[in-house]
Amino acid sequence: MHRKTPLKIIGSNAERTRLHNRKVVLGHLRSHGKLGRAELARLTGLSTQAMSNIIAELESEALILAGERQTKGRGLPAVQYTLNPAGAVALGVEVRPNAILCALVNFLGDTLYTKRIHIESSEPAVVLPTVKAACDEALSSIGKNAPPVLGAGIVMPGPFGRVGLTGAGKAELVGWDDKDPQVLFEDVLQVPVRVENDATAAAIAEQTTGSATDLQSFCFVYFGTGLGLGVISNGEILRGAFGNAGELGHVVVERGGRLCSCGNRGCLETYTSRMAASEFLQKRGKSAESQKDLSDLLAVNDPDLDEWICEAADPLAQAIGTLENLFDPEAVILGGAMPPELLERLIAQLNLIDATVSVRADRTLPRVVRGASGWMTAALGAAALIIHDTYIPSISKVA
Amino acid sequence: MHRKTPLKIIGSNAERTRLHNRKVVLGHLRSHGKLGRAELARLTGLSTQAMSNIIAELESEALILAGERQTKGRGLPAVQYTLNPAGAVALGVEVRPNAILCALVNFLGDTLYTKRIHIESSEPAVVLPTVKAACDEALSSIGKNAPPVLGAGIVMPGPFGRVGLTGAGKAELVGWDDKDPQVLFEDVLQVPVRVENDATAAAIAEQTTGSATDLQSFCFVYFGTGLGLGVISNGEILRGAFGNAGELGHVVVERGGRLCSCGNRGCLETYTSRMAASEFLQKRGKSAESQKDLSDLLAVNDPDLDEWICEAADPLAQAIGTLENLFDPEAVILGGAMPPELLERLIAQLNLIDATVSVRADRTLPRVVRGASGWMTAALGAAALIIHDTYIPSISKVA
DNA sequence: GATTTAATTCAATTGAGTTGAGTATTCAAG
DNA sequence: CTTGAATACTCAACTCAATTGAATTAAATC
Repeated sequence: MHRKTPLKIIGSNAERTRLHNRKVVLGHLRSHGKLGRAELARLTGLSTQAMSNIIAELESEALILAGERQTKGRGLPAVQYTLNPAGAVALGVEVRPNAILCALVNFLGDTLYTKRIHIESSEPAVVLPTVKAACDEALSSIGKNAPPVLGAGIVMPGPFGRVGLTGAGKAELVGWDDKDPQVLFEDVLQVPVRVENDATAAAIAEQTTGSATDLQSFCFVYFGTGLGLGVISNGEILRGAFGNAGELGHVVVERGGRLCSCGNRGCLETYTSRMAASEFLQKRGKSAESQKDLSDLLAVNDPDLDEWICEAADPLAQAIGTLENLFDPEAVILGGAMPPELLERLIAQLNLIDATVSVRADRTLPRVVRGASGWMTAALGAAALIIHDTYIPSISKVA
Repeated sequence: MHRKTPLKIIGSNAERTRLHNRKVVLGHLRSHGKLGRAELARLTGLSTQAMSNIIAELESEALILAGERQTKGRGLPAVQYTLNPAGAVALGVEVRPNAILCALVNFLGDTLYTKRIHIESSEPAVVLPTVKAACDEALSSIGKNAPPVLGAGIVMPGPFGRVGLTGAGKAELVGWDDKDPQVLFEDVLQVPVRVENDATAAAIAEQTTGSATDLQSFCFVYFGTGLGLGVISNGEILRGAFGNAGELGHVVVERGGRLCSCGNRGCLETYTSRMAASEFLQKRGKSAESQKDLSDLLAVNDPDLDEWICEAADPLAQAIGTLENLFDPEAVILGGAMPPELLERLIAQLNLIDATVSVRADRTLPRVVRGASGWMTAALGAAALIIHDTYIPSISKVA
């Protein structure tokens, strides 16, 4: 993740062109659902003959399925192709200080399997074999003749590298400082591995299977231990120079405000996060450590929780305004390890700033929507990342 | 600019591969200065034979120049190739409500010509012919056998489209609402045209010729009429869904703070911007409408200006913290239509937040640096955009 | 039923990169 | 000073994945 090495800009050749075009086709099939060869050719700017060849190859690998011919006006009806859900699978793993969450998804990003495993230590020597075993179990759960495994996405708590922002503390893992997790996991799992932070993974999940399916640009506000942000801008993941972009929790919303564990004052996280909620409720003598606790309080319309929501909404609304002005997204999505109903209430309570570039006359989407939530969000997102990679070429986009 | 149409993801073929590879080669030559064929082949992952062909083509078009053979240990010394400064030129135009600024740069982005033209009206009917005439004059200024014109970059005040944020008011142009400037300018100028906002253009200029030459990710804070932000992340321009990303001026830094023309309270722009400075000084009975005025006050160490700088530094520092946490850039650059010395003083005065992901043990660059400044910044940046486009493929990057 | 429209395939061609052999030039070792 | 290793580069043949143009199939329209 630490991108010390300047990114390599490489040339293309026939082989890379072929891989690129495969991804382009899969990407279009994903976003359109079903398409015929001729239409795909038009969309991609390739010849129908080239498309025929690409389709034939993808079909022979069972990544896509031929459907019915579909009549659309005159001419020979086009054979409709769709992605084959069972064409491939991807693993997703979230590594936390005290648990490993493992997920398996199909080629569409749909969940096939999930599991939570408690760990006593978060050192590599413990984590790596545990993850390996979990992945093996996940794969064996879908039977003998399993489809190809595209890879494994790993979510680890950021920020990556030694930065001034280690106060967040709790979430840190021990013994990973000088290691490159990508290499370690690839070694153990023997499949391509990608490491990302939780918020980014969740954002990708949202784009693959959630409410951002047809969004090219959005911000995903992720409620984890702290508060993260995943940004997709014009289809590209925003990572920053060192993979630490999106540290929304420590954006200052109130100068000289509440003291944060990072040493600073007024961080958004101290107002709007799971931690903030449980601290608030603790002062009222209520425990809200787990997501379940929050759900329960919510179910009984707990007045203290309601009060917290009201208090948390304002700083969040301000931060959302900042996101809108800085990223100009199509929408801001709220999700993560929070009960969905709580997110809904929080959204309902938002008093959004009406002077941002996102206040447009031609808006169709709401400015803030609720996304996927729950404990597995990040792990499923990690798997979605792998799926995403097979759809999204690192390529030529044109207006 | 308004990207209503979902971006098209297209396939590749031999022709596009060739164009891509040309750009890749030019890009490497730009960032390394001089390189031999073999080394270029290694950098790009192409065969030396392919590289020879590409180099031959670029040389025949006079975009690159063969230099001396350079000895590096054993073996045949490699012929070193460099970009030919005189190989091509690009136009840059900034359209303001009352003036048009026109610039011409060479293939390296160096300034060849600049001119400021006053206009009475900012309607298309006035602007377009004026721009055309200005460009013609710029081109004729460099003599008869001019190198090929790569295109024209146009900077127009944002935000684009009808958004809630029109309070900024002043800077708006009239009569452009329902028009597509890109098409209009292309029609008149008969060269490829790109339209961007001032901050983004300035950021690109910084990367092409300024202090960000070897940065892949940075934020450029642009002092224009208001306060803009250009973001380059891993070599890509961040535009947002509708081309309005980077509206830094209206990020709220103080809840319930000063009333802004946008109707909101506490916008950064009301504290830290040219407008804010001149309002502050006006209250002290001093005029600081122009950049010259500010320079003069600065020269005499005006205590009121110093006071403003102190007052402006805090909100800016907070905003920079936000940028660091959200974008994780290698550095934040301050530039634009402000006297360079004033920017220096402002930077010196910054009390940066020390809990952001940008506080790294291994930092080499300062967190905030001064970039290009002056009135022509945006126009030169617009031209740099065109140069940039010939170097940066919309392509395959790999770690 | 004849004609137009559109999807698709077949066969030949093309464009750009790759491969492998061979040449030139420099450094280093004997 | 000769010889051999290392490196840059070229030549010629080849390969891959695209394009082009003609032919085929099936539906909609006249």
